[in-house]
Amino acid sequence: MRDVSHRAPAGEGERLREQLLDAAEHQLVARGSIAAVSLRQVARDVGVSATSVYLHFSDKDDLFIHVCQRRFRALAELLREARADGGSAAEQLRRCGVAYVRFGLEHPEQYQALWTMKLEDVMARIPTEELVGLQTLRELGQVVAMGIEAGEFREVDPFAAAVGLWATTHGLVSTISHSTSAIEDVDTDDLITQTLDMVMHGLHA
Amino acid sequence: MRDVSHRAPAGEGERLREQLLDAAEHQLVARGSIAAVSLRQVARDVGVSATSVYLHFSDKDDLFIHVCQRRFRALAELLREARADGGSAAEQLRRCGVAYVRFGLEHPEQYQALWTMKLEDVMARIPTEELVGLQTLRELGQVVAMGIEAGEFREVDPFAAAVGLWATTHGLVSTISHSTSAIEDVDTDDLITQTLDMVMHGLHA
DNA sequence: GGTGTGAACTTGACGGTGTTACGTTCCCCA
DNA sequence: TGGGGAACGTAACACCGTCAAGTTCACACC
Repeated sequence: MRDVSHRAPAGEGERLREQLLDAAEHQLVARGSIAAVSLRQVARDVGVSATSVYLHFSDKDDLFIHVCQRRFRALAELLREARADGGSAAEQLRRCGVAYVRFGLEHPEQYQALWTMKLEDVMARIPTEELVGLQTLRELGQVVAMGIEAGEFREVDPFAAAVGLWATTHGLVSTISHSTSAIEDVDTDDLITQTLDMVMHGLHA
Repeated sequence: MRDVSHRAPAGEGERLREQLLDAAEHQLVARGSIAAVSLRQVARDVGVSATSVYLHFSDKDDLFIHVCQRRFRALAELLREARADGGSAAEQLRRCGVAYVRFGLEHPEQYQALWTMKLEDVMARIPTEELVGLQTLRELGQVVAMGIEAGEFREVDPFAAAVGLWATTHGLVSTISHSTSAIEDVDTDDLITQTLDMVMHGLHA
């Protein structure tokens, strides 16, 4: 709730912007999807009229895209750490994979929300260099290329392999956080480990 | 459009039900997501009042769940064929994977629509034995188990491996149909082939 | 110290939405 | 020749996202 008797002085509209992002994220987590939360409720939570949202965001989608983007900035840092710890290309990839899946599972609503929007809509509002997914893709491609150069990996298209790895980790996040009731008798950590094993060493004997 | 002057005689309400499913699917494909299509528009397309939808479906979600389910019945058949063609467990898995991904990419709206709903909501309306995803999972698990018994695969938890395979193929569908603009310089078929290669033989040299 | 500018926020309305309670038509069987 | 019941319609409710046009008021400047 905000103090209605005093409006923010000029230049401090940023504060409302942050409050809206907070309230919107809170509602998103509580209700589970963007469709299930209304702009009006978010504004009500902050103690402001619904139309005030439009002073800071161009529309409802814009608000929630920035909610997710704010969360996803932490992921970029996690992935950088996962790589920085060094070791072989395989070790780096595995740590990145685990970090990515963990992050997705820790913030399922934000993760799913971004993935249910069209990428072009997201790209229209977030500068390309801040899109974590695309960063990830490029960096993964580099690690794979390193691994190939080092003779560690088979000679595959590094970028395609990166996309494949991304698809696998994304698939894990999506499947686990969507189908819990269908796979409740398999341990999540085991599933992640085994799937990454499969990707790295293959299912074959 | 339907003939307004004559309503369907008793016992032929099924016809309207099919028309509603047709119109709803058409709108879903046209607009890209369930949220973007309104019940009222679907009813308008068929030439019927909005409330008539409730004679055949319990609510909006119910309508679209059945739209997707109707499509997905074909997938069950495709997967059965993919297995029936025989060969090694690896060959069966690969054919299933390709069929699954192909199907998802051929019906992206229906595929995404089902994956954006909560599984428990879907399970509440569709009998478990008709849920293609769960069928797939069980059958994949069997194939993996066969492969292990035959000494073809490493000794892993068959069900967990099946979930991992499912996650991978789902990740491919999701990533490709969602992020086309980000990966437009990698051929889709190559991506599928290479990712399935990765899962079967591993990225390692 | 008055004043005008512009940032911050509100009011009220428009055209939509999903859903419900209730009313109507009219086929078909007894 | 009724009457029951399936197949639909009407009207309304409480919301929704969004826009045009206000209103308030901190603060820089004369």
